[in-house]
Amino acid sequence: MEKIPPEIMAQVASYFQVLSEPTRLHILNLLQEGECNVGEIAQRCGYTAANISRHLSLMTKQGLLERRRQGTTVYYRIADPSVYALCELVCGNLARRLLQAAQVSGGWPQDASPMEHQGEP
Amino acid sequence: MEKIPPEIMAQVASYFQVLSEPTRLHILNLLQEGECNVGEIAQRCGYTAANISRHLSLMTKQGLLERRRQGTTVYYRIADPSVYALCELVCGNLARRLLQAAQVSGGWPQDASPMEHQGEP
DNA sequence: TGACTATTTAGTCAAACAGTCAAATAATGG
DNA sequence: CCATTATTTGACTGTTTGACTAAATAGTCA
Repeated sequence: MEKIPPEIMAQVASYFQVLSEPTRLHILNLLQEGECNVGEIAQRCGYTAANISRHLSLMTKQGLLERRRQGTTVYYRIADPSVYALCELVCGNLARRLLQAAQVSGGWPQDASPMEHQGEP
Repeated sequence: MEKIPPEIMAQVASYFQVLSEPTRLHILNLLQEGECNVGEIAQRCGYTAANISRHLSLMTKQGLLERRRQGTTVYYRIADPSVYALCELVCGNLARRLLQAAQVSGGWPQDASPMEHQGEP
């Protein structure tokens, strides 16, 4: 249907990879309320500032965040709000999947792995 | 705004992680044309069948694909077409970003790292 | 059953990554 | 300039991950 060049594929993969970390998603969630500095994000996430700074740097490099310096502190904010649309889409997929699994199987809301009973009698 | 439980965050991260690999994106792209068996996917991707089988297994476990066995060969197909919406959203983000960078800076279409000259007077 | 094919799994290796602490850098105020 | 505070970066560590080969499993057919 469409031959997609490998560099584009790699770019898209990189973008998704930025979103594939709970800590980074946590940061994005915090920043939904508005811009925030490194120290506070670190404190609220429960990690060291060094660690959070790395995550922020990565997300900025990927175009998700923007930096603003004021005095000695650095504030980060969302650069492209459409990431939230992505997250909601994924949440929707997951919810649909869980619902479906619950209907079919019985109803453990947690720890889904409905892959075993497929075609083995 | 919204306190999101960490397990949900981890689930979403896992979902994104599945999409964070060029090889897996390649597979998804192939499967857009219709279902396909392991060997052919492997051949078309240029990897070993063992490797591709692992990727397919992971994607199936995450709910992106479905399996169908016919004789000794196993066919995989898309379980949830909304992944393509996700990919297109990301492509849109990337394109917008590249355009913007090209306008501001000069116009290398490759190897973007427009992070140096931002706002420090 | 045994040969044959297709897929999956086990075991291994090297590269990438998240996390830490400590040192380096940047901005401000005495 | 020196001290202070906030952020970034360097060096290191344990874990994860994508790839491979080789062995195991599953299904078909003579």
